[in-house]
Amino acid sequence: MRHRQRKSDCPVHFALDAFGDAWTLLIVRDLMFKGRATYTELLRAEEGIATNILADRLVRLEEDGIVVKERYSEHPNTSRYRLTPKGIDLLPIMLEIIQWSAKYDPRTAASREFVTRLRAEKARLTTELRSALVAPPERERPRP
Amino acid sequence: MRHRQRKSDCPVHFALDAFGDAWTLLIVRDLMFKGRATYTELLRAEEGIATNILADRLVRLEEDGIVVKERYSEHPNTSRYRLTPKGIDLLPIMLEIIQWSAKYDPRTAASREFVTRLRAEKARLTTELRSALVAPPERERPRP
DNA sequence: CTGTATCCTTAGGGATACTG
DNA sequence: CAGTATCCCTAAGGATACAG
Repeated sequence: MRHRQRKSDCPVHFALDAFGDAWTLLIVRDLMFKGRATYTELLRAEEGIATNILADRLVRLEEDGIVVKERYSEHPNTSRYRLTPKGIDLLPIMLEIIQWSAKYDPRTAASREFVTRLRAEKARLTTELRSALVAPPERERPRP
Repeated sequence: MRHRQRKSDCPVHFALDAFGDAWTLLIVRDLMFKGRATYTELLRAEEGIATNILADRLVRLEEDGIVVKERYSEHPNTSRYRLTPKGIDLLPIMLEIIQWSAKYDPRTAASREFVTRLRAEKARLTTELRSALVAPPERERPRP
């Protein structure tokens, strides 16, 4: 499943080529905010992604350099996916998206407190989340 | 062509429901940055949008309250589309997207100067563009 | 657990013709 | 000019079964 060829050099178009579909940003969201890292964890997205779609998007994300796939040395059958710096740089976009939705979606689940913090100290929060993402707390062995 | 039903209350999902496809943000881009307002002007997007897709997305954008359709009183056959406040609030998202692409796309057409200005004075630029959008310069009659 | 493989259905989208 | 209406094809995506 190869990338369609670029139709313009517009930066908006470039971005949409990377994540302008219904699922990619939801995967990024789960990696970024929900601490999900393995295939099975990502499968649990509340929106119900299909196995083939998840596999396909993970390949694309890796090809695009937004995600890297790492193997646990101790658990040869378990991989984990992690955002690269390029992926982490999607954070400001995500934050703006969340703010926009919080403003216009009456049903949004973004907590008032989170959005208020966002608005007030976006820069600091970005740095904070960024470092948390770069060096995530080492996790115990995956639960069976 | 009705909206698929919401699968979650996640703000990211809400946003993707509004513009998580290949074309919607390109239309917003043309309304926002390129001064395009009529159907025919929007058809000239460099990426080559089809007439049926453009018509469909404009309906959706209007349903979602992101765009309003106005008729020229003098030119009964010509409409113009304009961003609503909700649509204008997409500006910060667009700016972050442009910055991200400018950083990672070697072919991007975003000018260095524009991106540098963005980075340095995003807040001021946002206000400036915003007011330019709310009260756009009144234009001459559309060219034949 | 981490995916592949298949099957099948629908939605997205290109091309083109046509209408008020 | 501003769209509709078709036609037709491909990609996207759901469901489920299977494999290393």
